Amino acid sequence: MTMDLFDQSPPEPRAEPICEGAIVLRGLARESGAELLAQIERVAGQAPFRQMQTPGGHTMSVAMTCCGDWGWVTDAKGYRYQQQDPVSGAPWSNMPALFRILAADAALKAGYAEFEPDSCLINRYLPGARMGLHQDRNEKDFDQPIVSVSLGTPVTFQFGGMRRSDRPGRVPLEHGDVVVWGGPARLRYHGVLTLKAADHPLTGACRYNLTFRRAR
DNA sequence: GAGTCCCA
DNA sequence: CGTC
Repeated sequence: MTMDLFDQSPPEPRAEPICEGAIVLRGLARESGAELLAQIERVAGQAPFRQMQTPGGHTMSVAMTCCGDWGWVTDAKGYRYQQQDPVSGAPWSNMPALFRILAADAALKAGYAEFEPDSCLINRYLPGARMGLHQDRNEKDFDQPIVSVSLGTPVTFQFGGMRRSDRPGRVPLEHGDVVVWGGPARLRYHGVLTLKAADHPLTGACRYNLTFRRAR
């Protein structure tokens, strides 16, 4: 076993279990970060980031857009997946090949073969934005995992239990980290703490999150 | 009908 | 800052 102090190859992504069924793949998306961000810009050209309304009548602090066959939306009528942008009426833009490949690779590394997402929700956080504890439960098949990619400034991810009242654990996430959860963890409550002011060379003060799901 | 990714 |  040789040790090369001048090795310039990227570090092998490390896998850190969060709990049974949930794992962080550290840095898996770091090398493709710039290209992922370019694709986010393209998607947002078709369907601009918007702060949607919750069924309770509040404006979300996170701005969202979608790509893929099914986009997640929320308004006074509730949460749902739909095939058209509710503002323009146009279909969501195609999911970039890089997105599908990254999501499938992350799922495979987490033990889920043949993950073929049909939905990518893109969340944009500016300083002060947050995401309260919630479950992802609008999807048809809970046997399919969730793949969540972090880009830009760091944040603290919360990963809780099956009830909202279960105190969540905390997982710091950085640019390029990918979280995958499924199986016994598929319906666990999760969220992120309020984004702090910070600067990232590729995104400035911004944090983006790509959430890949099999909606139907 | 339950849940509601929100706020104080 | 944290938890409720």
